[in-house]
Amino acid sequence: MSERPTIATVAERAGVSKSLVSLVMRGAPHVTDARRRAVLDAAAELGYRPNLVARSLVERRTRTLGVLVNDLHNSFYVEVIDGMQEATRELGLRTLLGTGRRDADLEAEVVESFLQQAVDGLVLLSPSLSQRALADAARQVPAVVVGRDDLRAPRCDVVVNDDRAGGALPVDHLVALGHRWIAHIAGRGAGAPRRRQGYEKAMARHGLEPIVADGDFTDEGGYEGARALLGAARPPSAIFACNDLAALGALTAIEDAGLAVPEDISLVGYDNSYFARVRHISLTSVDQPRTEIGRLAVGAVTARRERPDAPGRVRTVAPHLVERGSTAPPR
Amino acid sequence: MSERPTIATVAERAGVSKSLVSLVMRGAPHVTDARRRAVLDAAAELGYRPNLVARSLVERRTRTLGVLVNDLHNSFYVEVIDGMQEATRELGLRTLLGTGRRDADLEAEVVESFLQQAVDGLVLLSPSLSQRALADAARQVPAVVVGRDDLRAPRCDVVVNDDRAGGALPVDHLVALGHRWIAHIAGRGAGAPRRRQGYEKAMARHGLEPIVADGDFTDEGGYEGARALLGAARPPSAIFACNDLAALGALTAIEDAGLAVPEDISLVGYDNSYFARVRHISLTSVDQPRTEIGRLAVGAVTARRERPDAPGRVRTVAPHLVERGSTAPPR
DNA sequence: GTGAAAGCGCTAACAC
DNA sequence: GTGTTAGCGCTTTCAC
Repeated sequence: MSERPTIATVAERAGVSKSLVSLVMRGAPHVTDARRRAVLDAAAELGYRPNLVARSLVERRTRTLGVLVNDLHNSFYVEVIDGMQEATRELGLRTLLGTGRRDADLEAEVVESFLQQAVDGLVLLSPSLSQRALADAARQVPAVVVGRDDLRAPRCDVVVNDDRAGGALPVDHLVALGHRWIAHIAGRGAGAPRRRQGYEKAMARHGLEPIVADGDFTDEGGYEGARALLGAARPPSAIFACNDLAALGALTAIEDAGLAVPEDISLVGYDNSYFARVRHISLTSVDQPRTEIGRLAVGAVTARRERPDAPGRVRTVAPHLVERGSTAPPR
Repeated sequence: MSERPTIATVAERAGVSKSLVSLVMRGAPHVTDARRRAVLDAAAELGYRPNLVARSLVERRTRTLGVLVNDLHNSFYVEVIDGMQEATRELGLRTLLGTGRRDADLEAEVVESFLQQAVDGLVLLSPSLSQRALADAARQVPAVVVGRDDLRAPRCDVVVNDDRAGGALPVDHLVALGHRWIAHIAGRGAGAPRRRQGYEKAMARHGLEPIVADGDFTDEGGYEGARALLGAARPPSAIFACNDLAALGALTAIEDAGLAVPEDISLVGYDNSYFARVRHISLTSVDQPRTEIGRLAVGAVTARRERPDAPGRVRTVAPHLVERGSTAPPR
């Protein structure tokens, strides 16, 4: 590979000092046009490219945010990342992505790697990290946790969706359609309990009795949950699943039982994922404003740079319901 | 945030030289146990963390690979990334992820950013980059293109799936089931023409007449393609869609027409994506060995470090068919 | 406005 | 085995 030109190379070629080259490359204001041209020309001819590693070292900042994602396969996180990248782009920051397969030790390793790389901030998406590891990291660098409000540390901010409100939305929607026998397939972990609470409170508010089946965030879990519900003495006329994938599992169970959605049973998911939007599925679902979550996370990190010792702040975003073809008035 | 200790801090605390600290931190062999202990203890007490930015600068290598993904929402790429990260982990390398939304200019920007960050290698996943931009980049640093074999440059390697073979697999499978009237919904770009060629050749080999409908890589495209096929004088008994999403669109069209899969029509997708595996869909699909693709890409980059001027090499991986519930013998 | 000199935190080459 | 020295490519004082 060809040798990479340095500032010194450019300076010599242009017949100016290194510091002038440095200034010009960063678009400094008080340089005469003639010299600016000379520098720019020399740089172009040589194919000069500033070395960000050297710049980071001397500036003692990398302009980089470390982002820990536990699962890139989950498009939810990918859209949060989209929001973050929009925000970092505007701020002239870069993002460093790392994954930790929902494993606390692996995640700690990734965070450690981020710290060694001297990132300027840390964004942790629904981490499985221990409280201790989080606190350690937050002491080194501004950090924000997204999607979990049970994980707290000093000088660490939090961005969460209001899952309790989100859990109530499907109930209100279904009640408005005329349903009164509305079941919930519950999940485990990351927001699931709050979705369930929202569901239960909303049912109570409408004077209805909650029906909850066990499940999880997989299609298998949704399938089993729906089977249990459909096998009951009095099957529900509508099901609200803890997420879209579970809703898809429920859909399979419903069809296996010879029933149709939404004619026989209405179905609501959660996350408004890629799935939900596909026409074949067309699932009514609760949407969390993902890109906004991402933007808020970046905002939290950059704000903390200014005031490192500010108390940890929790930012909440509001979900909304996206109506599609899987809900209709009951028979 | 607390001040970050440096090697000098640790050296002073342990009462040794900076170079000794450096050696110990990198697990050097010839250090007395007593001194090693002293250094390690001092480092632990101070919470010392090597600064990778400084290390990269002096070593003149970052041990980092820049990976350009055009779409993180596509789980296909995410699994390729998984494969790359396994490989880089084993080699003690890190990956830097960047996205360029299938926009040539944006991609060029991302690559430029990678080069400024002085990555040791470049992996470009189905890039939309211009030939020129690719050649420029490949001159600076080892580069490999994944998923496109039409984009070539000197000193740039290629990893591709054998899409032509992949296009033949569904035909062979369907013919074995007894189908003879097998249609293809074609795509546009990135491998689609080769899949189609594979399909056409295989049909010819079996003495069958190809039936091709226009489509693309979206569910809408698949929907329209299938509608055209179903509206024909003699509708096919099996459809092979250019990818899983298009297959999903085709599924919708088939059901809209009052037909059932696989009873009335068999359906095959391509990519063996997340979708295909969901029970509700259970789609027979062509699988490209994604993690292997990722590993090969990393291998190509690291190999080229040794021999920068070796001629560009094309590595091909073989796809295979995953049979699921969407294919059956014809009526 | 421009240049010279110092130094970011680290590794490498060389003495001892 | 261990310490000393130089320097990676850049920005940042501080003179002029």
